[in-house]
Amino acid sequence: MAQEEPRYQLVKDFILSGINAKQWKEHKRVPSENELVEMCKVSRMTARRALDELTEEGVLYRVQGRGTFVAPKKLHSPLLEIRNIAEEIQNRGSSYSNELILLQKESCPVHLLKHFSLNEGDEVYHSIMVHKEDGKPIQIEQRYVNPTAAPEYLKQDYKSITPNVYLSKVAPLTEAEHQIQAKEADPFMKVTLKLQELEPVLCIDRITWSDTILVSYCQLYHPASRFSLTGRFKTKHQLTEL
Amino acid sequence: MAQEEPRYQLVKDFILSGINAKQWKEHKRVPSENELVEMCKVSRMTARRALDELTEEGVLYRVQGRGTFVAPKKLHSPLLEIRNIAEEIQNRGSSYSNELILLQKESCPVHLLKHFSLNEGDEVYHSIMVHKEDGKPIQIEQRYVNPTAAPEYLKQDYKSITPNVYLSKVAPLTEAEHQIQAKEADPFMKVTLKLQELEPVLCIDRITWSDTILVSYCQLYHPASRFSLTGRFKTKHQLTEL
DNA sequence: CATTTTTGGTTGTATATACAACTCAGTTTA
DNA sequence: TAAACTGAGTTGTATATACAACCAAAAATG
Repeated sequence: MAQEEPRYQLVKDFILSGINAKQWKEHKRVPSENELVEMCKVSRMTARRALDELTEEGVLYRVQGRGTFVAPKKLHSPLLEIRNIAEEIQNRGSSYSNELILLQKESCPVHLLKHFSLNEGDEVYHSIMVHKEDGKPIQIEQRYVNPTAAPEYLKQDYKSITPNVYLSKVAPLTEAEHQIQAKEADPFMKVTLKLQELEPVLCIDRITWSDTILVSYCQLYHPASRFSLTGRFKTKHQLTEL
Repeated sequence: MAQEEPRYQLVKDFILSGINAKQWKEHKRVPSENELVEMCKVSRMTARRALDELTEEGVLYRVQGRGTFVAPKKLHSPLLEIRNIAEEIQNRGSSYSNELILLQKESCPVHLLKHFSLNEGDEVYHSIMVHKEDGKPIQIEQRYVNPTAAPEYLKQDYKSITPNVYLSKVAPLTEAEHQIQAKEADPFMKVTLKLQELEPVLCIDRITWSDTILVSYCQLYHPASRFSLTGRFKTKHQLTEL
């Protein structure tokens, strides 16, 4: 028969299945090394190896003397973190507000049919809003949302919750794709973002998935004079394919 | 006295110092677990833990039955890899060329003095070049280089080697910082990149270090209509600070 | 001389045991 | 009642031992 998995892998699978079954939620203590010895009939070092690897992978965190706990999930991109814009603005001591310009169901634009795996005539949800800091517009967000992933999208009060936050709840992000471009501002952007003459916009196109379901396609427009993306990286040794 | 380091860490330090001293170059076999047992007076499991961790960190790679080898270095940034533009263009079947517009020593611009830790009147190397694909301009590269890090920068033949490749050799990158912005094109950019009327540019500001030495500050300008940055990310469990 | 077998060395997995350092709840003492 | 102590449980480090699986060079065989 097929080659057996190592026993430490079976312990990892046991822990992961418990987490996936919501048996242990974020920050909950998972069974100790000694408990795993009993439960999985392995040695402590084998149990420990499993917990060590899950820790290395970011699934768990360990505190000497206290236990091993489930780590919270976080989408990790140093440069393009998908953040809660309202929280971000509040965190820098400013006040956040937004202006909802459009929120409706409509036929899926042709250029997005393939993305959403839809046929012509099928519908998606479409929203346009402007995010403001201290009353000043800083970002236009245009978004198409897959009705399958978020059926109640149109019914939310976006004065009290941003689309990102809502979507994170109903269709938690597992994957994202970004494209960054510079673009000429069109008249709508010029007026809405109060751009200067000839000022371009920095555009971020973002597609997000929840498991295998494409959740949303959004475009974020920022005034070029007042917005930039920054990131910092360090060398990392890396194993090449042999 | 100060708390002792764990013995597996001493083994790691031993391996790392050998690599840094060029005793073991890329793909060279480092001492086996049993050799480390003798050399470091530790148990095989302690030696193994050290090698396992260095492998996890990308410093080494291991092949069952063969040995443990030094992994090649690679700067890792999913979205903003610092690549060899000439090679990249060649790899997509096009021909690469460049036009050197400026290459000289000059007083460090005031806004960069702090970056380079220089005083007013000190000098840096300054170069401006246009990178072309099949004869068509696709990128303007303006760069200021720290003479300490690359004393021979001005003496290279940039027809046969790009500044990036040269700098990688003499001052290997260990850290980079990026800033991405959209900008209005100035007349020089319009002409050099053959931009359309009102077409903006995507600007990437990049500062790079080699160990603690700031090596170069460069700005890359791309035509907005013909250039974008893309990236794709997946969810990763991650340990939060406690 | 080519092929097969053997040997020595490597990493991978697993168990047992021991002690150190840490945490926290319960008990004892002042 | 607060502080100190204790005990039980946790993770962290370390060693020893054993066998499995793999690799490559040397030796044996046809």
